[in-house]
Amino acid sequence: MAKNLLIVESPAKAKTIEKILGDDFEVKSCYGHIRDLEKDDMGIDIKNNYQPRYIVPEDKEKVVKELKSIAKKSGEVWLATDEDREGEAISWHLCEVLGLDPETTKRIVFHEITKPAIQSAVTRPRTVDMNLVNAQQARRILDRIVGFELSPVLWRKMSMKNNLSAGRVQSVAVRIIAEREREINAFVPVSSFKIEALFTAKDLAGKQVTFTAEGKKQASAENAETFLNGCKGADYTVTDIQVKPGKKTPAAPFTTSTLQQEASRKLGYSVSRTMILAQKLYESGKITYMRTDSVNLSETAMDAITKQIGSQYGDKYIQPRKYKNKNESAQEAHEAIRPTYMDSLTVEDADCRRLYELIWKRTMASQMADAELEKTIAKILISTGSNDGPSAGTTLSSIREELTASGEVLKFDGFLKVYMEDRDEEDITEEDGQEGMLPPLAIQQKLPLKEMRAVERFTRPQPRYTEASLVKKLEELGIGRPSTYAPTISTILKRGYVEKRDKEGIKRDFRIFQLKDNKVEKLVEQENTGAEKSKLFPTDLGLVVTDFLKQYFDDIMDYHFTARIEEEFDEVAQGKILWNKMIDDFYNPFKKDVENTIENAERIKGERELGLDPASGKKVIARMGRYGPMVQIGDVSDEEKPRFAKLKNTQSIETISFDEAMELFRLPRNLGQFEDSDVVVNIGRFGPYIAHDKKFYSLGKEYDPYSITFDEATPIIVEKRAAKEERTIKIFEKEKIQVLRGPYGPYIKQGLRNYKLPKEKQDNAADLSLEEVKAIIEEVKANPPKRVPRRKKGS
DNA sequence: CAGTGAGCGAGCTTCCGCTTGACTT
Repeated sequence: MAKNLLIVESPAKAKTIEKILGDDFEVKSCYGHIRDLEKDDMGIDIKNNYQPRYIVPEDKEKVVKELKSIAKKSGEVWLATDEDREGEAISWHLCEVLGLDPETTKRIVFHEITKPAIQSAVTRPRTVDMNLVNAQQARRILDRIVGFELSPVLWRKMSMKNNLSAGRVQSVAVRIIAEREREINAFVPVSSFKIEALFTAKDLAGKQVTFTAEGKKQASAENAETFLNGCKGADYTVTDIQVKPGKKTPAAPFTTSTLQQEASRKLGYSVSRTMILAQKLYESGKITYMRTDSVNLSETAMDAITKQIGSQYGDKYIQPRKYKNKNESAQEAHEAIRPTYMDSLTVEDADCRRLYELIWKRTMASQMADAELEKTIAKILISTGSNDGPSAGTTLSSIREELTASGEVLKFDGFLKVYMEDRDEEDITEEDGQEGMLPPLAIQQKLPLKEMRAVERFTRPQPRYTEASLVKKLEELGIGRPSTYAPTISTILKRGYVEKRDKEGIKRDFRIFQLKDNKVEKLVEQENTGAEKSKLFPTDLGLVVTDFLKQYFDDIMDYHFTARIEEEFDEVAQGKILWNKMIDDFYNPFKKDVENTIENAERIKGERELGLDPASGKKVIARMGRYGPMVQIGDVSDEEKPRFAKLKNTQSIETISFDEAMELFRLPRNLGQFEDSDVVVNIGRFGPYIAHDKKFYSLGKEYDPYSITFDEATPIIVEKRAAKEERTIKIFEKEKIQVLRGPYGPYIKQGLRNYKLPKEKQDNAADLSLEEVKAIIEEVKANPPKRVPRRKKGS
């Protein structure tokens, strides 16, 4: 009898399942979606109740052809795509393409790829759930409408001619970045003074140790100084000691989003790097599926984990836990991300090792005991305190100045033995100082003061987003899915809405009042503030597009738009509403907005007036031009042509000052004549350069185009010219072919392409004739060199 | 490699979510 055909989405999964199911089934994969909306005319017949027009994309033709031919030879076809909205739709598309009846074709699901789960699933087949399929179709069609209606609006209204795009997910992602930037720009830091007292006491071994106690924060420098003066000659007495137990609980096993976050914080990986490595681990069978929003672990996995904990650390470290998803939009088609075999502590592949070990540790920790702590809080009374209460004449007897020293001791490490989750910058508060151990203290003990300081501290704005913290935010808002977090970030970077870069901090003075040897002294120190590494910054393009979309399509840009339509998709999935009705309710007002915008909206300029040019009296403005953000003196309607200058890439239309703008007009600078030609310095598409005698010489980082002198510029011209001559072996002027000397030997350059010389011709490259050179070019073109992908050792 | 900046019109672009290889550089 012919085998049955079982179709899953992922080929790696297919292999595993085939082993489990044995001889009755042939298991094949369809590699995700096999059909999509046609691109022409949106692929939707809007007048005909939004009927979708599906096609098999070119890159899926091969898979579809193969599945068709196998299906023909097979017994029954079983559909085992993922148990979520998209998976259900894939099953339906398979029915359509393979000519199966969705009402009778067997559909099974598993949340985990384990023997018991798969064997039991096979005993309980159902059929395709058309309501769920319709919810997916509604999702797909809505996204297509939004994307393919909004993007062309941008093409019409933006002067920049990039391939601009807009969509339900990407546009909100850019908005998140844009708004954070504006919060930071508008932030005004407020300072206060933190009181820190350093005391000494004997530790258990009898050694003198120093510890810190903190006092009430002082709002102003005056208060801080008064406070310290009031402490002159004071005694410090321990008045209270409290010991409280505490505990720490492990984090849930990894989902895609939390894996991306932790790999970013602990290993410094970008989200795409994390996903590439995770994919490798998955394909080699080391971990479970890496695109998941579920924190669930299978029973078999829980057993293996607890067994591993027991044998490695002892039974008292075991604490089995079931985690629940916080996120309502989670569709939980898979397990959490975990090692397939808990007794594999590491992997061979050096690239993947750190990520694997992170997954292994997190998985272990999730089933381990709480860490137990002991927190000690000691109150220290300042003898002079009551005299320094807020104001004289106060009647409150409770006003006593005191200091608080706190310490923490780990009593039982529990899960901390293997793993501690890191936190994002924004979640770290000032109170999170390093809480070390306190020496043993007794009530009424007098403490000698080493010194007391009032240190000025400033409030800080929220930090800019990293790729991973943006993913976290998107997930919280229910926007995007595990399979799209990394691609969404790539899209907004590629479109130029957002940039990933570092920002240097700026130096800032802060004040310290120091009480030592009964004298109060004022010091001023410097700190670096606002430095950020590998953060997401909105570009001017991102800012103006966001403003535009918010103005005309505020509903789609709303942070809760996705959550709202998800509720409607759910109603479609439950059969409560019809998908075409839902789309129609969305489309009609949306289409009106689109038409209104095309009709009435002005072109997007993001214009900002900076002031008047003292030389001409004309207006100086910053705005978006065809080639990006720029500053402009005068207007195109003026008789005299306006002057233009491009912004530096760290500058922004929104924040550039008048002075900074005027500075930009100092280029191009003519430094004078050299060898009868002008030496002109400017900044071009590829950075600063010197132009001389129709040739261009790049300026290295060591020179500033605004200040470089004639005497500095001319040697650069001479040197670079010499270096170029050094490299040139022969030039065929007419054919625009050069024979050049490179670091790997002589080569031929024609246009942008390079051709390596064959070994036997390398020694006398200078003697090559035009015919020989042309022959080599043809030869290399016919047999292009094969590039061997570089592999790291150990893989 | 190193320019440009207005507007028109041809011809093109564009979404989100599911999966991996097949391609260059």
